[in-house]
Amino acid sequence: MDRASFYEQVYQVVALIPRGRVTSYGAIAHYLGAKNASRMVGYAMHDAVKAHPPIPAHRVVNRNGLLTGKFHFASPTQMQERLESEGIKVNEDKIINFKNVFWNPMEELDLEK
DNA sequence: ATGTTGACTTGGA
DNA sequence: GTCCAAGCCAACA
Repeated sequence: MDRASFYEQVYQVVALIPRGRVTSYGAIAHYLGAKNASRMVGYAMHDAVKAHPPIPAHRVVNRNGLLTGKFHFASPTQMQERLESEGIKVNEDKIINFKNVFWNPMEELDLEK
């Protein structure tokens, strides 16, 4: 992880998000050790589209479970459509049962770390 | 090298 | 419960 840039680290974690689950920028940032660099996580997603293994950026939302970055996708609706396609209910750009589908990298990946 | 920006978070009123 | 302000880190120009 040391050689990988912050962006790559973010990609790795996001790529590990199980299908049907979502996580928050802060959770990823915190997992990477920079809990206050949550902005960077979102900013890293900016390059997600050109990241080689297309990362499920639609599974990353803010702490409110709101699809803040949906507008950055190819189509604003694509993010919601994809989430629903995975079984995640979305209403008014926010995830329903966010707590329920929330995926905490620190708890799920802590063992491998 | 400095300054601006950003798909965020938290805390206080 | 909502709204405003400050913080913090990394990439980019």
